[in-house]
Amino acid sequence: MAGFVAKKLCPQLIQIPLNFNKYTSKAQEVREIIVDYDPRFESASIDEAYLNITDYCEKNNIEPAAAIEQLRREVQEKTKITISAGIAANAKLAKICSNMNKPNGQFQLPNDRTAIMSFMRDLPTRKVNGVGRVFERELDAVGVKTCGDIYACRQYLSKLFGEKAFSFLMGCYLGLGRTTVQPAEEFERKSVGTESTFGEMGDPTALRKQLRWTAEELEKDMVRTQFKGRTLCLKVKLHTFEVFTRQVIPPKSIYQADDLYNYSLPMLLKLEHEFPGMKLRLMGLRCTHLLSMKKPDTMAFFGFKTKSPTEGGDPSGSPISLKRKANGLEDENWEKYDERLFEDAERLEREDELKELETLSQELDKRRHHGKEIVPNPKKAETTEEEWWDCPVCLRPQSPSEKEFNEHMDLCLSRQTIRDVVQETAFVKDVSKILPSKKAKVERNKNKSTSNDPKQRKLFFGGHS
DNA sequence: GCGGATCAG
DNA sequence: ATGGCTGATCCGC
Repeated sequence: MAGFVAKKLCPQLIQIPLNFNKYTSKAQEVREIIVDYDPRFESASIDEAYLNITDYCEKNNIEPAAAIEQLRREVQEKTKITISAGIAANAKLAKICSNMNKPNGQFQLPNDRTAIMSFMRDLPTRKVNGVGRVFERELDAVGVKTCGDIYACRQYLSKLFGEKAFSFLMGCYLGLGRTTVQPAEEFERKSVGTESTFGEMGDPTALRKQLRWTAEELEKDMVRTQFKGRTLCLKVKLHTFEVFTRQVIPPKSIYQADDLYNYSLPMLLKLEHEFPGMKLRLMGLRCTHLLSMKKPDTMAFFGFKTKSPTEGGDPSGSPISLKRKANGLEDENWEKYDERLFEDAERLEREDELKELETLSQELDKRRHHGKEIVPNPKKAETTEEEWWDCPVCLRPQSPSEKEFNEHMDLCLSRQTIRDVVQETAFVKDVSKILPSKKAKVERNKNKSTSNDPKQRKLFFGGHS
């Protein structure tokens, strides 16, 4: 939760400054323990890890739950911090299970098809890694609240959300997920970037200086990570909170601040031309299509092949990267669902399908455009005045239900809501300058909205026209 | 490949 | 008067 929101909700809240050195060293202590349970454990972040304890349990003749109880006790005794764990047949399920008995608890989902299916049936989609605020809402709009609901409308999911999402959702319904675990070092980095937020900045000279500074920051990270980039990407956030990115392919791969600056400056100038009088609140630079500067020896140590004889240590030839797609929406081989399970879906009447799809698409569309409509709290007429809670963001009274209140704040902080507010206020002053290019965008998207593709409609800017 | 958007931590 | 920063992926074009 954003600090300013928390403070408004709890004025007595005590906020403690971050101390990443502390967290990092504590994480290291924990890792030194869990490595005994799986030498190839996967750090998912500073405070999360995936372990394959199959071997450990076999070697020590111990049940998974007992092993994890022991692990957690060991961590608590040695590091004085408590951890929670999930035990399940694959990474997706284990992650969900780890949230079941927080804090300082564990939960095991039996490795049993029926148990897994019934577990997923009542599981809200949002609990699954990969389903965020937006996707949850979109699924809700077509009547999918739990993973069990997915099967009933399987026939539309692909058309509404695309093939990848369909495959992902089927995995959710069936409780499938990856069963591979590997050290984070073996993952192939795909970009290096830096960005920072600042007070509104419109002066071209100041913007150049900011760009120069950003370039220098990025150079540090490029040196630290030992990469050059073949593509350079500039990101800006306007004072309206709209985000834009522009990229170029320099004639050579680059990493030095001078090059980063010189090749990104034209993009900045072009943006200034595109949005006359633009004011930024964020600027960022990122390099993609990386080229490793590491010694081939180092790369070989991690099992990376060298792809091109001229460019030693190109990580794109990694055998690991070929095996693991690493997008969280992918499962492989036998972990995939069986196509035959869905044969009967294909027998349905075509026209009925299309009609139904159109209805769902419209429903989805409505909600995509009108984030605003849900802002005023709809229900709970029986609650009295003083029982209402004030939203710290919009200051409007809300239903005193934790769930509804949180949902409201979620929405209140959504991009659409911010856009609408900015549209009505901050924009008025210099609207004449920025509006033309914006208008053009709306026009373009208007044409698109006649298309049947729901993903295109999503691009439509703002629900106010 | 580009640019917008979503998601996770 | 606003959710910061880093990195990854997906989608439509």
